[in-house]
Amino acid sequence: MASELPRPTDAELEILTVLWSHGPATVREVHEAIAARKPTQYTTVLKLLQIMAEKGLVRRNEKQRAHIYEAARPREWTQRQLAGDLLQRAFNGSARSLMLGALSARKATREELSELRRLLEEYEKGAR
Amino acid sequence: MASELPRPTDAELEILTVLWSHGPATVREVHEAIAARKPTQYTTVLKLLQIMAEKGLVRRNEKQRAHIYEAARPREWTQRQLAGDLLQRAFNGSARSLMLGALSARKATREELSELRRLLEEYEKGAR
DNA sequence: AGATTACTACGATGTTGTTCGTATGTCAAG
DNA sequence: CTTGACATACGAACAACATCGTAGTAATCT
Repeated sequence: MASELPRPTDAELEILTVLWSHGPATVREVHEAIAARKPTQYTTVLKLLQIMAEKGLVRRNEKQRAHIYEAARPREWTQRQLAGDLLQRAFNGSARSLMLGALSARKATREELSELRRLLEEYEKGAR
Repeated sequence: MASELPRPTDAELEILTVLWSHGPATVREVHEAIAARKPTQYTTVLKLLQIMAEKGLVRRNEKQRAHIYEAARPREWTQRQLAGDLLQRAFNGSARSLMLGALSARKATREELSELRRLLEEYEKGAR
C-alpha cells in the first residue's frame, strides 16, 4: 500500500494550502477561503476535493452529514516532494542552482539571508 | 512585446534541457538525445518543438532545410522563473522553507553544504 | 527520370485538469 | 407532510498535454 501520491496540480495545491492552515474542514469552509481570493463555484471545490480524495491527496471523514476533509500529508512532506521534484526536473539535482534561482527570483532581505545561513550551519553540524 | 512566457510543461522542460546543454539543434538531434532515455517517436519531438515555438519557448531558424531550434531563454532565466513560481505557489514565498525542502529531499553531501554556505556569504556581502 | 530518403505540417486520439450545472438525498422547521 | 436549506454525486464541456500516424515536399542517389 501507501502507493505514490501524484504531484498536486495548481488548483489542488491551493486547496491543500487552505487545509494545511485551517485544519480539517468542510467543503463549505474550503470554498469560503478559496472564493475570498477568486470567484469560484461551490461545486468546483467539491469536485476537486472528491478527485483529490480518489487520488489520496486528502482524506475524507463521512461521519458527519457535511464530510470533513483533511490533507493526507503534512505541508512539509508535500513541500519536500515538490522541491525534490523540481530539483530533479529543472536543476539536475543541484541544490546550489535551486537556491540561486530562489534567491534571484525575488530580492531576499538581509534577515532572510542570515536566516538561511543559520539554517545551513545547523545542517552542517547535524549532518555530521 | 516580450510577452510572458508560459511555464514549460514536463515534456517541454526535457527538450529545453537538451537544447541548453547541446546548443542550437535540429529536430533529429533533439530526438536522438530524448530517445536515448525513453522511447519516443520523432514526430512527437517535432510537434512539441513546433508548439514550443508558437509559445515562444524556443526560436526557430528556417534557413536550412532542417530547421534549427534553440532555447529562447537561457537555462538560468528559466530556472529562476520555475524556482520563483514554486516558491510562490507552494512555499508562500519563504526561501527558507524551499531550501529546507530541497535539502531534505535528498541527503546533501558535506561539500554541497559548505558550497551553499559560501554562496550565501557572498550573497550577504553583495546584497549590501 | 524514378526511387529512396529526410524533412515539415497537421489532423486525430486519449488523457488529465478545471469548471460548472443539474439531479438527488437528508434533515429540520413550519 | 411539505417545503426550504444545505449536502453530495455526477455528467458535460472545454482547454491543455502528449503522442503518433499519415501526407506531402524537398533533396539525393542510382
